Amino acid sequence: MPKKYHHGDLKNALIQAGVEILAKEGVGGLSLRKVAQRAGVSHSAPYAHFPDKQSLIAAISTEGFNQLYAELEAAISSHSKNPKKQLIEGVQAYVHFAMENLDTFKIMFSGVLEKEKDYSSFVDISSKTFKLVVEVVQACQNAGVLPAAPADLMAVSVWGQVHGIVSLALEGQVSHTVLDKHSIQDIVLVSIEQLINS
Amino acid sequence: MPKKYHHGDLKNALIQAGVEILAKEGVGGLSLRKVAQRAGVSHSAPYAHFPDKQSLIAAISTEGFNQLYAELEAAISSHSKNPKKQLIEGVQAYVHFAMENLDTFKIMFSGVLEKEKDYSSFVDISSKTFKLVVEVVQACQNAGVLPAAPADLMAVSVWGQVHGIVSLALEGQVSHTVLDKHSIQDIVLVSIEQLINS
DNA sequence: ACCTGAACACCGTTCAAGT
DNA sequence: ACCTGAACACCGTTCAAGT
Repeated sequence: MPKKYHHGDLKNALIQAGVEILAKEGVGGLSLRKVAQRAGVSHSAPYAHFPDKQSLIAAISTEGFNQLYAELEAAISSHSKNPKKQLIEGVQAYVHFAMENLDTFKIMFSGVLEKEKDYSSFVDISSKTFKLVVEVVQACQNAGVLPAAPADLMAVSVWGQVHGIVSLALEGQVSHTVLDKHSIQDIVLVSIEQLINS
Repeated sequence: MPKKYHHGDLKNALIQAGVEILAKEGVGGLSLRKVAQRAGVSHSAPYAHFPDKQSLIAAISTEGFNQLYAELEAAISSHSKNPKKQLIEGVQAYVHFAMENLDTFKIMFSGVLEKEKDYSSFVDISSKTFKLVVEVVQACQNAGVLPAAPADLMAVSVWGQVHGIVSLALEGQVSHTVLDKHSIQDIVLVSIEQLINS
């Protein structure tokens, strides 16, 4: 790992430091001053690269979406001839990302970022991700795996299904009567298959 | 509205003040010191009633769940002979609550509360709410409206579906190609009907 | 162009003291 | 029992100054 800031790429070093603090101390422990310290600069140095804390959070979220997109892409392109498998593997990848990057996932989706539309690269990657979901849904519809509704609406439905269960689980809102018997992965898959069998 | 703190029920006055600040300034604007000021007491007075900020947040979330439960209950008991209508009206009530109490909803579900299991009244009302969902799901299953799977699993599926779409919409993650044509209410209903027709 | 250090307003939390 | 005010460590942000 070549970390050569000091006189190098401080902007990315700050993002990386943020991700690490997030993983180690959670959303509540993320402060600009700690990020600066971890990157080895003074507490006001970040302001040369980000206008405020929200912008750093936007950059971290954008980074998270880039990674999520890459993992979804990888899962999907491994099964290009089998739409149903693409859907299932994509869902697995989504759940896996959420569980492996818990606090990054939280910061991406939990309303900490307040004016997301102001950050164009965030908007870009998040709508690119949405389009990826639409593509898989469309392929599934063409293969008769998902019902024939408008693909974007169906994409919201599928993504919402997965995202909702994952979110409720992370919030501790899924009853232990369910969690004792099934993993989150299983619960999500069972639910998705309900959308498929129709 | 009889507000008679000063020498009265400060604990509830603080919760109420918190809800108001949440509605007015959002999650980011909620501070203990502002809550105290709005309730007309010194900044350290809250510590006589809540051990820390997390506890106040837990109390506000609990209050939110109580209200959500009441509204779900009302929607459901209006149609006690028609399970499908109970489901649909319950879903509407959930979406309505989220949109009318945006920041309370966020605080209830967005990971701001960190050790939710430590707050027994929060756990009580949230599991009571889950049981309500299970009941409606079970009634639907008995009426052949929802497929015959374990009711608690099915409840997670249904709740997750609704919660996920609402969450994505509040996060600005639902594509404008969808939102231009449909209200959130409609999107959720279309998705739920997909679970019903199977 | 990029970074530092002092400064300011704000925050959560503690604690001795007041009633 | 409940509340106040001073104090402490921490935070986001600004700005004059350094290289």
